Formats: sequence, structure tokens, C-alpha cells
Amino acid sequence: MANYSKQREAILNELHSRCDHPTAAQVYEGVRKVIPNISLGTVYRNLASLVESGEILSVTVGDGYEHFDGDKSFHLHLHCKGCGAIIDSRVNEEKLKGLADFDGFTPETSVCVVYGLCKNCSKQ
Amino acid sequence: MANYSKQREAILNELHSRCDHPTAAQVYEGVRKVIPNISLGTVYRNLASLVESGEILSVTVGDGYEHFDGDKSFHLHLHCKGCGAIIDSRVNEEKLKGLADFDGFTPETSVCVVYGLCKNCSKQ
DNA sequence: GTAAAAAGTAGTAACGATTACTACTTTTAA
DNA sequence: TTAAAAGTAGTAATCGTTACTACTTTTTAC
Repeated sequence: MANYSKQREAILNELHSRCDHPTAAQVYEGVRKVIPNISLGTVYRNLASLVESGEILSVTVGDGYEHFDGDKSFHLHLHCKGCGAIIDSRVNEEKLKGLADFDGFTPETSVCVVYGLCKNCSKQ
Repeated sequence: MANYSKQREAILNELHSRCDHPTAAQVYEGVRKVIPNISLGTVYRNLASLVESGEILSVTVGDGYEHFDGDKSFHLHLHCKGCGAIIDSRVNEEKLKGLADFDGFTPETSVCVVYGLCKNCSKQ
């Protein structure tokens, strides 16, 4: 269904090579180092199709931007209201599933954001 | 800090009296039945301040709208990719906290969205 | 009570992250 | 190798959301 393109490959590489949660604009800036004339629209379109196909995850924390995550393993996102950082936090997905009541719902992916203050901002 | 206003009270009432996860426009339509000439900007401003103060929660599921939740108790949001429904799912917050590695992070609120197919859409 | 300061509102204009569109290029399949 | 299908660059348009202005309501101090 989805053909190969070096642009989409570069976008996926960019997401896999960094461990933060970049916005579309940040992915664009990164990929431009490899494909200088790539279009911002191309970045948006491919990010959307990668989310659609489940190859990457979309994370929203309420800062007005959509963030993208190349790490599909289950983890929480700790969003610090002080500095705006998005910190990964490991959690056992199977145990989480056992705690929730899904009642016939078929889960595919999940994105959890915990709001609060990071270690540094908590001190201040 | 935040003064009383009948508009904000009506917005909070609207959120507490319905068990779905309305968008700003849907809250606007509901509150207009009580305050017909309320401004959409007033709805947006008050929803933002209620989220800021922690009285309500913001939920994003990737449909292009911000959704609002007057239910602050900890629960998962099951978002059906088939029909677009957002279904509440109970989960034990204390047990979840025990499963995650917060490493000095001070959690305040959390919003989790599980993507998949609801019971009905799974059948088709 | 009353007046001034502070906060909030209605209505409208503006913003900007994202999406759509068009002519062109690349990939795929026969 | 060639035509159909899918993707791209560049740009215009969209629309959910935010900002702004004149006015009203709420709060605070006397």
C-alpha cells in the first residue's frame, strides 16, 4: 500500500536516532541535514501515515504541538509543567493490562502522559 | 486568583452533567442552552484555566480536537479507531503507580489513551 | 453602601500548526 | 520499458484556537 521513499526512510531514521519526542518542525530540521530540500508538508504527511500504520506513536502533552515517538515499547511519558521536558518511564504493559477493565475492547497501542514536576523542578 | 463567573460555573456544570468527552465546540453548544450569548472565546479561556488549575482534564486522541473530561478520577481512555468513541475504563491508580519508575518525578494528574477497536467495531 | 482596582466577558480579528492542492518525479508491476 | 500508482516540493488554504478591545461583573478597601 505504502511505497518506498527515501524521505519516509529518513524521517523514520531521524525518529529512531534521537531519544526525545520531537515535533514535526523538529523532525523537519533534523531530516533537512540529510535531504536539504525536503518539504515540511512531506514530513507531516509521512508522520501521519507512520502513526496510521502504527510504526511510530503520537504524543500530546498540551503545549500546542503534536510530538512523535519512534519508541513503540510501552512506557509512560512524564511531562514536567516546570521545564516542559517529556521523560520516558518504563512500566510493565502486561501488568497494566491486567489492572484495567477493557470489556471487549481490542487494544493496539497506548499513550500515557503523567503531568507533574520533574526531579529538578520539584526542588525549586 | 480566579474570580467567580457564572460562565465558568456553567461550563463546569456542563462537563459534570455529561459523561462523554466533549470538545470546546460541544461544551459551547451545551452551555448556550443556559447562557445563550456566551462567547466561544470565553469557553476556550475557561476550559484552559480549568485545565491549568487541575479542575478538569484535557484528553487528546488524534482526531484534531482537544477533548475535556470533568471526571478527575484515574481511568484509561479507550479510543476506538473504528467509530471514534472514547470509552472510560477503570484502573487502580495506586497499583499503576507501583508499576512505573518515576525517579523523583512528582506526578499530579495523568491521562492515558489506549487505541484500538471497541467491542462493536471488533466484530466487523 | 460605594468607589476604585482587578478580573472576566462578548464579539471579532488574527494566528499558526496542520492540511490540501498542483505540477512534477519516483516507484512499482506487468 | 512503460504506463499506472504513489510520492514529493512548493505554495495556498484551512480552521481550531488565541489575542485584542471596549465593556461588564466581581472583589476589595474604606
